[in-house]
Amino acid sequence: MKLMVLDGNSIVNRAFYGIRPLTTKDGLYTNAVYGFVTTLQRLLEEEQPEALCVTFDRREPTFRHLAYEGYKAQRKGMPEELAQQMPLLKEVLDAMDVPRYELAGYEADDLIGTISRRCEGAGWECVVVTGDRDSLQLITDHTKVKLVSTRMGQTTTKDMTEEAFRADYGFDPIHMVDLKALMGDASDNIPGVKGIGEKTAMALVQMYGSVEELYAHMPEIFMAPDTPAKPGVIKKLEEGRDAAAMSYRLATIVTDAPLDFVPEKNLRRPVKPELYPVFLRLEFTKLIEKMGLTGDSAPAAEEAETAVTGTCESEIVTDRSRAEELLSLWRQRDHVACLALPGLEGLCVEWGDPKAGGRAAIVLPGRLEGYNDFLRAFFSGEIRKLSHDVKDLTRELLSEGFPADGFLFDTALAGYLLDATAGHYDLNRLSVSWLGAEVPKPSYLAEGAFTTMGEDPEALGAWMSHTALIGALYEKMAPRLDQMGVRTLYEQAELPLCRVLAEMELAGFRVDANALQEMGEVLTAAIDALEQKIYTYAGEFNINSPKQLGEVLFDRLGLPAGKKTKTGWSTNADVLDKLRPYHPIVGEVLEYRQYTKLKSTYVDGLLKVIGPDGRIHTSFQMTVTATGRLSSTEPNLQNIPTRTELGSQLRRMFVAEPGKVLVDADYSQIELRLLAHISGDAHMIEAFRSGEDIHTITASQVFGVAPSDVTPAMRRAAKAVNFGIVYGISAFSLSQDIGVTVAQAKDYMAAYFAKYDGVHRYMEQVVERARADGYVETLMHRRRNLPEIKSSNYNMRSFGERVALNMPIQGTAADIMKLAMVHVYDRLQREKLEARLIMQVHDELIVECPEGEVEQVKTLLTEEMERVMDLSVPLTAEAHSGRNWLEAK
DNA sequence: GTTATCACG
DNA sequence: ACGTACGTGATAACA
Repeated sequence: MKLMVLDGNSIVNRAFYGIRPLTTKDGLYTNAVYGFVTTLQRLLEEEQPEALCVTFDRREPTFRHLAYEGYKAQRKGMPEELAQQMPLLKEVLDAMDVPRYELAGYEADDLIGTISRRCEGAGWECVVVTGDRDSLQLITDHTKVKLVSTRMGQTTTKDMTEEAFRADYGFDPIHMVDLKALMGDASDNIPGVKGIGEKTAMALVQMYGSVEELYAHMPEIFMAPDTPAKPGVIKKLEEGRDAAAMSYRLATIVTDAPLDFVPEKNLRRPVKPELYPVFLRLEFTKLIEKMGLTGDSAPAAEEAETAVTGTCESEIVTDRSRAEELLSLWRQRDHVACLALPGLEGLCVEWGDPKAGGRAAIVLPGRLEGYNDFLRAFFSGEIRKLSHDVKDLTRELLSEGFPADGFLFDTALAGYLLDATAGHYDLNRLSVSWLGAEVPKPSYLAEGAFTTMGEDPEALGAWMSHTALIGALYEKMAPRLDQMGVRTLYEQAELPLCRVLAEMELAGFRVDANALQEMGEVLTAAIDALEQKIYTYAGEFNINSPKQLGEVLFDRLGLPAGKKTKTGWSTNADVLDKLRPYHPIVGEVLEYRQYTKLKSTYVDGLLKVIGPDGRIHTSFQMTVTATGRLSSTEPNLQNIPTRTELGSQLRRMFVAEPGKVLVDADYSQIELRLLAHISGDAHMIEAFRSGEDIHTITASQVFGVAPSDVTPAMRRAAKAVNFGIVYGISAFSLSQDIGVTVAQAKDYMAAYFAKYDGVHRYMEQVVERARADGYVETLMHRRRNLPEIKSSNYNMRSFGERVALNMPIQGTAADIMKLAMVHVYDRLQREKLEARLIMQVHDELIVECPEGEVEQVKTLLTEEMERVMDLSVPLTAEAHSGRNWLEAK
């Protein structure tokens, strides 16, 4: 039999500090509980113990340490964000029916010690799980310790058995106490012997085993030939005799605490039904799914109750006249909710008052005569619709030649605006976090489900309740959007953008496949040549493997490494660039990297996704970024090379169709202009109003020289500072970026802030405000929650502060661009141009149009882009045209 | 599935 | 003393 005992405080602490802060939508911190539960799941999987329990500390001082006043007296209190999770964790453990042990006067360690000995006494195996090395003293042939560490959200464990311990420490586990007695433990307030550190203590214990033995042999220590005890050490040991004795007592874990514990009472039991509502409250959707939790015992909100349990009446529409009847009924309603199957294989519509019991109609193709007429009518502007993922539905509708008008609300988009860092916005998640209820699995989406749809009540029920959910979510979410002040952004930018993006995706970007193919062949030849050259220096190996490359460069060729590491030597471009002078292979590798990147990601990657129409159709993601930007996937067309000569040749492959041209318009310095506007800094505003090059002006102002005397190096530094400010700068990073000393970078920043004191003030204010509010927002009130900013972890908090500086700027630029896209789209329609928007790259728009429309389109683009928002500095856009992307830029 | 690298704004 | 810029996505290697 095997029992696993967890050091609750240790695990929860590690989870808290190792996992980025998570909160529910109401701001309840959950990261420590989440980390604890996932760690526990993994451990159970790994160890498969028959019994399980958890121990906790009490706050009071413990008997073991009463003798020593300093002990943990100044132990730092838990940060509030962790403290509030402790009761939650205990609730979760109770719901999982895992016994917890705590005992006044004893530390978790002591309870673990006691438990492990009782297990051994009963002939059981014991597995101790902790992050604390103290417990290693408990290791025996029946007790092993799993050391847990959580870093960057990843939990790793190391199994410490007697053998593993000996291999690491060179002595038996029991002598861990002796080690602590000598070296002490700052985190545990064990003083140890003054002046004895880890190295000496290790050597002494390895040689003499125990402290007792050591002191017993004190005189002879002088004599031993290889003694680690140099004369100074002897003196320290003699002076520290009492401290060592006391430290020994402090470090000794109690194994006979008066604990009411028998191993058999900890046999694993199934989780209780209470776990489900607790997880719902914590919004642990992933875990609910993984652990297969269900339950109708959830105290679901009233709206959800109706939506989920499907008290709505339903019907399957197969009759044309009934369909007509419904259409005219829906035209009278304020709105209806709808959810279509992919490929328009079916449509579910829900209407009526969800509280009074809604009604749902399901229309399946093939079952209804005149299905297309029905869809045409339904997706006209005459029926106001709520739906989910409107952009995707719009694209499907348009591609089949149906209208796609009258969308009033998109629950996915609303979810994103309400919490841009939530990550996923499927209906189940939204339901859990907004209505506190789970919904059935979307069985209607299963392969081939629609063919049996009429006969599968479960799939129909799931589909219906999801549709009904959209209505319930609308009721909850719309008022919140108003409260947050994002209704305008939602209605003027996000929602109408669905149509714009759907059309852009459908339009695609024409690519010259032949030229791309040719470029690929040129690259292949170059890559082969480089490969051979590299092999002549170092023999054959996989150059694409950072691991192998590192071995070749640093071990075999002996280049000065130590630059960076994480799981080996770093071989990134920054590191390699500095190694260039040492060996010709370095330059070849860099070139090889550049070529293979272009070949695999761009040439091969793009060739793979050219459609039968000769065009590439990207997907724009509207609910991914934390700042409000779009992203582009399958393929990503927002990262086509431009910075290097060779890379930018790829842009030649992106062309207009014959007879047409591309018009490319981009905002000039939009983020810095927004910094000037938002901060209200007089000098920066003045700089932009002057219309001169901003980096030159900055350089002239920061370095105190006339603009005509600004050298390229000065401009480069100023540019780096300007960018750095937008990202939430540190002197170190700035120095790395522009290759100067940290001190020099500091000087630059000081000079910058002295001149642009408004920017400095803004930076302080926005962080302070973020700390008070727990979020930051753009000019249009797009919000990003920032639980990190209250973190007690320096790195996390710093990250939060940088985000606080950056998000309002990057996010406002995103707001502006989204508005501009909608305006451009509308005006292209209004002016009845053939021109079509085909691409957006954050501050750049691309339109494809007949040659004759070029001038009109250029004017239209710059006007609409510049008019979007009135700032205290000019918002300027520039347009160019050409046959391909490179020419038009 | 994660990690390292590198492409973009 | 720490560890170091904001926001993305695709690829190849490796566990």
